Amino acid sequence: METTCYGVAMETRDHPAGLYPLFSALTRLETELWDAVDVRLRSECGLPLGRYEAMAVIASLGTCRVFDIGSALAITVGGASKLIDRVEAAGYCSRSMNPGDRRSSLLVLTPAGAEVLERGRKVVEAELANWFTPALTTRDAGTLLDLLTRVRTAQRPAPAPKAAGE
Amino acid sequence: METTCYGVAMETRDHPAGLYPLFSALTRLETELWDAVDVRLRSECGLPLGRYEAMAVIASLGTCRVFDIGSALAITVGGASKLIDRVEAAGYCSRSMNPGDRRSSLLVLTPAGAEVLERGRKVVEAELANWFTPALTTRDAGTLLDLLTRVRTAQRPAPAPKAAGE
DNA sequence: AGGAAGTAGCTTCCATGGAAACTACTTGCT
DNA sequence: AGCAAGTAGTTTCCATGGAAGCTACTTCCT
Repeated sequence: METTCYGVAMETRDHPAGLYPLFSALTRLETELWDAVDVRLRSECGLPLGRYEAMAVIASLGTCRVFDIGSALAITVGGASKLIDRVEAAGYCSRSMNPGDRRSSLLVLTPAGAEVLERGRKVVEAELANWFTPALTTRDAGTLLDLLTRVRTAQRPAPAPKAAGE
Repeated sequence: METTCYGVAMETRDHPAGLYPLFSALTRLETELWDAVDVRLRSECGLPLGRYEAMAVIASLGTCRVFDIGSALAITVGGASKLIDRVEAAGYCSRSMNPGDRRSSLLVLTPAGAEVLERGRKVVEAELANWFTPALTTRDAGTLLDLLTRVRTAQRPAPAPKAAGE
């Protein structure tokens, strides 16, 4: 296999170029893909992708706390709080008092939120198909998901292993 | 294969759950990995990862323009200009007049910049190894790089295909 | 009961990146 | 030559997210 990074050829057989090309490919694809989906979602539903994802979390959990949004999206609680502020300001979700724990509030999608989310889902799937379908077979997509998931799950159990070769 | 998204089980055999779980896995891994590398690079080299990447582009191209930074990192020229402002303010690169085209300037790493970049490279590789080595074989890492690259390159030729299923 | 710790989340301040307008230079057409 | 287009970069304004400090509530231990 032969790959490039910044247009410079870098072999990958063993690890002569290290893992940076992999990191770079991951980061760049994520940026480009995020931007493409975000643009379509904004133009067709008036909804930035960040808010869409927060709403998708609420929908998939039925109801949840701000903390759950942060965990699911890998952002801090502070960031999640502000994200929910924006979704709420747009009228797409509401915070209601949590009778079981008065420190937190329960998030619920409004009817308008559920409706926009459903329209958004179609747009997101269409744009993702645009990217993945021409390049990957269904089987490839499954392999990719598996590899990404393995890297994430391998890391979560070990909180902060202090680096190997140092 | 069986995967989850936000803790909710979502099958993946054909596409009952669509491509969103794949997008989500990609985005979350990128966020977590970026943050982990960024934290180590800041604490051990005083260098944010964004600036490190800009410097890596300059180093790999020998010398380049602001535009090239934007292309390589998949950010806009405006963003790249400000990024280079920060790298320059830190004393790690300099803009010199481009005799061939006075609209642009040529970016070069300063000796201090080259030195920090080299130290940073070791830190980045160590942290990436932390993430990838336990989870993936060398062969897996090659497959992952290949899949990511295929998705990116499949998209670039077609500038903006107006979405299929709409 | 009552106080120490822990947890949820909000807020302020800061860093980063996009969009678009603007400047400066270059290219191409006549 | 001389002007219209195009290109490189910078700047301004805005949106987003992290870090850390603060409040409020809950838990746990005695």
